[in-house]
Amino acid sequence: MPRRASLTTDAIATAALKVGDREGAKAMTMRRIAAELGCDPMALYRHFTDREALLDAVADLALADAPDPRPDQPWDARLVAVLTSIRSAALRHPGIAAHVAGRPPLQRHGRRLGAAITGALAEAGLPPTDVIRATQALVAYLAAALAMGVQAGKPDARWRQLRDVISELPDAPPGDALPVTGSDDQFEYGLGLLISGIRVEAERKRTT
Amino acid sequence: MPRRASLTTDAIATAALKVGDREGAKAMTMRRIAAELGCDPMALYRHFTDREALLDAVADLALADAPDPRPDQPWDARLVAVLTSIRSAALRHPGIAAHVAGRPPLQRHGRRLGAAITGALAEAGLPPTDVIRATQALVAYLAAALAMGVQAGKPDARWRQLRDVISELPDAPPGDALPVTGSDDQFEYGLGLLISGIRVEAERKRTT
DNA sequence: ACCTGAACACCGTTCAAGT
DNA sequence: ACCTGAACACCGTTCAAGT
Repeated sequence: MPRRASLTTDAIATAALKVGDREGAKAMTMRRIAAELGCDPMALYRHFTDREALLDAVADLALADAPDPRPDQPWDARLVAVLTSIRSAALRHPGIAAHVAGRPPLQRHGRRLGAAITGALAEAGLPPTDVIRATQALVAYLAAALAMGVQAGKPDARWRQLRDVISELPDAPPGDALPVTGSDDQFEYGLGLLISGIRVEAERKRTT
Repeated sequence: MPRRASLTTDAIATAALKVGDREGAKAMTMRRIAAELGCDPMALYRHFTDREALLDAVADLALADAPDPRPDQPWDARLVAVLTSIRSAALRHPGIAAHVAGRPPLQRHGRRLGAAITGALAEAGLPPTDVIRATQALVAYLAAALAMGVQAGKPDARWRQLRDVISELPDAPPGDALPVTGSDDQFEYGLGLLISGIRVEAERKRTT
């Protein structure tokens, strides 16, 4: 019962996502994905030039259900909305969230969401060059914040240790008030700093 | 001529760094590092519990020559100085720069530099909890900015493609004005946004 | 008690052999 | 012309066997 006809690019990416959800990003090997599909590992190379290309497709698939922000909001609310929606979509696949956010948004949904970001920044009043700079800063922050928060499906123990290290520094707050690395709260704070900085920058450009 | 005596933790990390510089982060395998040292792969497990622990040590070794910022500067200049010095130290090892920045700063030099960051933020006037939030945001941004800029020793071609994608968006500037992903310029812009946001936040806390 | 290296259970990808 | 799977050149780590 070879079902060669059903071996589409999408079917492969879906199977890989399923493996990743179940066993973490490192388990998304060519052999394991092929086993999930019941096909020969080599068959995958007919649809993807190599493993990296396949993993790019998986990342984009996970972004598919990140909605665009509602357009009837001010630019800063739209920015928060789109970055939060990307983060939420990634966190719906905790085993591979860091993987999803760490790849350049070159495919279909990555581009769609990237366009939402640049659109909001343009409306904020940044000149085109700064729109791109700010986009990359936002994407960079999002990627690392996700990587810090989850790893192989569970909060990264090593980043959690960082909390303990910090709590021993001179200026540390009482231990129970320490923010958790990678938490929603933590993510929003950093995003707030960036948006605040963008606001200042846009204002500066507008007045010169 | 077995030189067991010379097989110290430092000697192993140094050898691994050499392999990484020469052949990229993925080449830092237990077997390759052992070959560099002329010892059995299993001997490494006497000094590190597993490969991850060894890679943590390599990252920290690379941070060893990132100097602390001069203390006679205002907090924002100190922040720029310390983050730039970390980035420069990482870029001195282009083959593994992303690896270096992507690990939690739990070891000796990571802690030292982390303390410089929290110190500057405390002086800025942030309350202790926000000091930690802002530290994590800065570290996250730095890590991703480095990962976007270099990969396996050379500028990451995939992130570079992102530039082309952006240049086709509605609000894009003329192609030759596009900032390069991962460039110094690009890094400084995002860092500027964060510091600007921190300044606003500190001001807000001071007046309430 | 310590150290070694053979062996296990995997990888991504090439390529010759089949249809 | 297309597809398959054996084979290559690797991995990290375990563990039995040696000293």
